Amino acid sequence: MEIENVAQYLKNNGIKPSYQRVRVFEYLINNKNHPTVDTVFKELVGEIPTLSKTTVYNTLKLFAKKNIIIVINIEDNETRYDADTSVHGHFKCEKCRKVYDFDVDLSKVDLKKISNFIINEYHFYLKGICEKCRE
Amino acid sequence: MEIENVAQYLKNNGIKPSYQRVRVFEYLINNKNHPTVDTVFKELVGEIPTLSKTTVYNTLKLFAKKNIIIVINIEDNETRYDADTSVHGHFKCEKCRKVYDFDVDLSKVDLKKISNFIINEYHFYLKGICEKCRE
DNA sequence: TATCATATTTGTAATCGTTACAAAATTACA
DNA sequence: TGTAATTTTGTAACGATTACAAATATGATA
Ligand SMILES: [Mn+2]
Ligand SMILES: [Mn+2]
Ligand SMILES: [Zn+2]
Ligand SMILES: [Zn+2]
Repeated sequence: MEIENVAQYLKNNGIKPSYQRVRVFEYLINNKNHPTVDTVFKELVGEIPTLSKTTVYNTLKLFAKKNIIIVINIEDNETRYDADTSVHGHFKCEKCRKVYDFDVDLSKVDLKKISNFIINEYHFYLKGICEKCRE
Repeated sequence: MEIENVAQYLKNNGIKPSYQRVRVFEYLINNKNHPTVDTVFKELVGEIPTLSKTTVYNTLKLFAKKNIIIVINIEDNETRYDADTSVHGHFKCEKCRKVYDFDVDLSKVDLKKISNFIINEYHFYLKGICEKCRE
């Protein structure tokens, strides 16, 4: 998905595009590294010295509620965020800690057993060692 | 998987079968409800009044390290545990909070893009509304 | 522009799940 | 039985997140 005007995109999703919100969202679409709150804060506070970590928390929570970002829980002690809301898989390398994206076609997965359930979110992730860390 | 003798099963996996460890593991195989640390503790402390929550933390961490249980991270604020170590899917109901098991055949999923990665763990979970909560 | 109401941001304190640690209890073995 | 090693326990510390209220910014109105 291409987002040309971030402020307009936020407005279209019922979010008032404050300066901080625009900057946080821009960070997410320009850095597809599935950052944590702390990563977003540390990266932005250099350019926005008055930025508060609470604002980053509030902003990401708002984005998630409005469904313009995805919350990724792979480790129990690190919540990551992703502006790519399409259904896709994640691979977390246990060595370099990097989280990779990969396409996954879940249409082939048999969900007959829960066919009467309403599915709102799909999450598919793997853990292991990435190509680079195998040597 | 059927486990007849829990103490022996723990031994076979390199775990000394202390009373507390046996009771925690028995709880997990008798209650396939994907409990949190707190749930396990609250359920067992009634029968084992001297039980410490730290012991539950230590025990579950040990079990996970020895690969006889799976750690489930669906919400960022609740870590759950599962004695069923087979590859299977989880569905969390956003209304009643229950976590359901379902069979999932991941052999049909195309993982070509990460074919050079070493995969150690598969996690597939969905969120939504369960059959009962739909009314 | 000045005024006022509303929304957002900020900094600090509180909360809560988890971990660190050392003492107490238990177990294994000589 | 005595002794060392292991496990359990209780408390303190830690760290990520949330609650909260003051400060700031925004937007409408006169
Ligand atoms: Mn992603
Ligand atoms: Mn399960
Ligand atoms: Zn790696
Ligand atoms: Zn339900």
